[in-house]
Amino acid sequence: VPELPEVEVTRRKIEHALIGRTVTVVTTTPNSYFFITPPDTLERLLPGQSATRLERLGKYLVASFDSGDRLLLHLGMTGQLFVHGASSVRLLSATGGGSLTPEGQLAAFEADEHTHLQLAFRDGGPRVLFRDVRKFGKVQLLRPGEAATRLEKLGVDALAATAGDLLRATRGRRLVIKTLLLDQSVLAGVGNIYADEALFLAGVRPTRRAARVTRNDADRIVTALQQVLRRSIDTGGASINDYVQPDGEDGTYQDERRVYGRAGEPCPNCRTPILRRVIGQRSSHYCRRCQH
DNA sequence: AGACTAACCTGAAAGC
DNA sequence: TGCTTTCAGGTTAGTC
Repeated sequence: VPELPEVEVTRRKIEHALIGRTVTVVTTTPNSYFFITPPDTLERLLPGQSATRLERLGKYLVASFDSGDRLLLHLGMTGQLFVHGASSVRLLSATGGGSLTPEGQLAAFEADEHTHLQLAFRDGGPRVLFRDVRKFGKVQLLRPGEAATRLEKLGVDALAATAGDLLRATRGRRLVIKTLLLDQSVLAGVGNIYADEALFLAGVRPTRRAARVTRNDADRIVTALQQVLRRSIDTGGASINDYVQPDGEDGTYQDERRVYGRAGEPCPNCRTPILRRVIGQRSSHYCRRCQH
């Protein structure tokens, strides 16, 4: 599932399929929770436009078009962007993972009932597909000059954040540090996996009150956070449930997890069993001996 | 303002 | 085998 690293890997792999290509046909599924901008509006306004850049802001992707329109994409929990036919490595299975065909032959991605947005281009080349089983993802088209409330609420991007940014947000807050890390208006892009991993590396327990985080803690948390985010980008992201890269490859960061999803397993430092408990309605994983 | 809850949706895995 | 329950990495509207 997509947090900052997965969104960044997606951005890098989808960029070439979007920029400089003129949209001709937009195909959608019926209106739903998924569409901030109704599908018929997308079908009406996008054709003829060509993207000039694709940037990532926190967990959002923003495609800018030559018209001045901007297309916001959020992958939610199960969103996947694919370049149709880019891979030929794997066949997209019903669960969203990749797999070889029974014959071991190579097959391209095809749109299915969960593919809510498809862009076809004038050059007749690969289409861009946005698939999302749970429909927690979002698509929004912003006209030129139109304010993007969602983007304006984002805090500093987690990769660019400083210890001071984090420390400032902790002052006078009653909530616990784990919950604060997940607040997109503080550090944009951090999700459950990387929050747990960063807190483990920093030696800070997720249940620590934010107001009790010291300058030194904040330094270690931000350093650890950026270390795990960068490492995950380098390894193609974490393919734990649904996430696959736009070309169908799995990321491998899940193999490097220290604590996330490892309840009961020995701590990599001290062998004490990793604990799991729910914090702010999210599962959290930590070592009670190494994290204080 | 800040903090907490429920809700949005579907499918896989675990439990019985 | 088959039915039921639990769980999932995100965000936001509503409530106190």
